[in-house]
Amino acid sequence: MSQNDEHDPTKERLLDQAEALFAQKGYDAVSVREITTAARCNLAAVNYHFGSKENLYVEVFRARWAPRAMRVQESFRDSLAAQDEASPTTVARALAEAFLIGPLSDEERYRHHQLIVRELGQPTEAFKLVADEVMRPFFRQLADMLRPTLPKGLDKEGLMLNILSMFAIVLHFNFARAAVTRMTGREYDEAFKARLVEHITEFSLNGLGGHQQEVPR
Amino acid sequence: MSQNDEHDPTKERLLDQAEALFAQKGYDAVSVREITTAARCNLAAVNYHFGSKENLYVEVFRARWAPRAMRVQESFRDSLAAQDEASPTTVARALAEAFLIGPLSDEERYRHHQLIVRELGQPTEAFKLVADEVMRPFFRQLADMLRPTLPKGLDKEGLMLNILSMFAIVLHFNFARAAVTRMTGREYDEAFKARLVEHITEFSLNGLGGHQQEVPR
DNA sequence: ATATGTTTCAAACGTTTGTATCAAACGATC
DNA sequence: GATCGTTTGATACAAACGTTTGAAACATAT
Repeated sequence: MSQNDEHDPTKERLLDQAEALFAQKGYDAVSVREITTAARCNLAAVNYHFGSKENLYVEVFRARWAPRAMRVQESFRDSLAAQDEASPTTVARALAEAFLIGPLSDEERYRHHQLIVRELGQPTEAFKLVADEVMRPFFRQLADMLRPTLPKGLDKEGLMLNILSMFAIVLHFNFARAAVTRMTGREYDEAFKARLVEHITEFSLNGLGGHQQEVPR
Repeated sequence: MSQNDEHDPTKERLLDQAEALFAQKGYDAVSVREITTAARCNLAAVNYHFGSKENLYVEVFRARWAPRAMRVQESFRDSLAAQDEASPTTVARALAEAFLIGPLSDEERYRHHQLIVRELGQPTEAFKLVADEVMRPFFRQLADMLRPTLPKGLDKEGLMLNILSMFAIVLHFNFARAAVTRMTGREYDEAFKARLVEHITEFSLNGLGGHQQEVPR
């Protein structure tokens, strides 16, 4: 058996090309023929390896998206561990850096956020996996980090709303590149991404209570 | 001729049903047959009235989405005019209210944001209309309102980033309802929407420089 | 009533869709 | 080298797709 053989080139190529196409066009705009042509394999390969087009889509999230999300989270924790302590400022900056610069190539970042935003707006079978095994654990970590630094008045729900809002911004600046470029006139080069990290860090502070440290008087 | 007859029921029903379905499922997941069945008319009606499915999609934005966006903007200006002056706080609150409570029904709000977020991530022919005739003029208005209250250090680009970030949050809380409900455990009833308005108002202040007024010491 | 322009309708067009089939090729084990 | 399970390949299939067609139905004006 080649069950343990992790080097099934056809299966891997299918996952790669399927992810790229699903991210770029959305599930329904991509045909099985398009995927198999891009992966340089036979049309029947999708149904042989994954049973159906829909299974392939879910498997893209399990085998590609979720592991990559984990890499981003590790990058976040690493850059945060380099700081003295987890203040709202350092958390916000580490988050922005992980998701805007981080360990991903530009192409990977693009795929990653196209896929997740599509899922957020129109949850499918894959969303259970995303929510339960990626989002919720990470949000819990973030909440635990931030709780000790909370201003007195911020309850659990308020903290979650702040975390969601930070993600909203991070997702938006990765997802809506075309619109952002159109409105700002700036391409997503290194300079602009660095600018965005600064912006997101600053913008997030009030909600997270960080302004009390930033604006002493 | 009935060119001037604005009560073409078939054409209007097609626009209504097409918008609902495009918002719910996305362009490619909706078939012309599905639209015409929902609009209780013949299959050929789409091609007769709009020439093609793609034209119908663009026309949904021109005849439905853009006018609705104008209503939301008016609602924003009205609730802002009721204030003494346009401080970052009042602008942020008026924006959140217009887009989360505002003049739209829940169903309209859902359609509206599903459609625009799909366009933001994957711009089509309709995006030109959205960007040039809706977004840019409104952003310009916002910028003009906020400029007099700017903290000294904030340049034009920084202001645009702050406006984009506010919109990112507003869009997200309308677009990703399923995920937000899953993470917070709260349904989108009136109480929660009021809570979100408070949250968005607070969260946006730092970027807009409002914390200097909110936190005097 | 007749003629005219507009809208609706059922039916069919040629493609493309996701999936199924089955023989050929492959790779490991005996 | 024959035999096995596994993978690939060309081909076929019914269903669904967007669009076209031409006749019927309609409204309006002469």
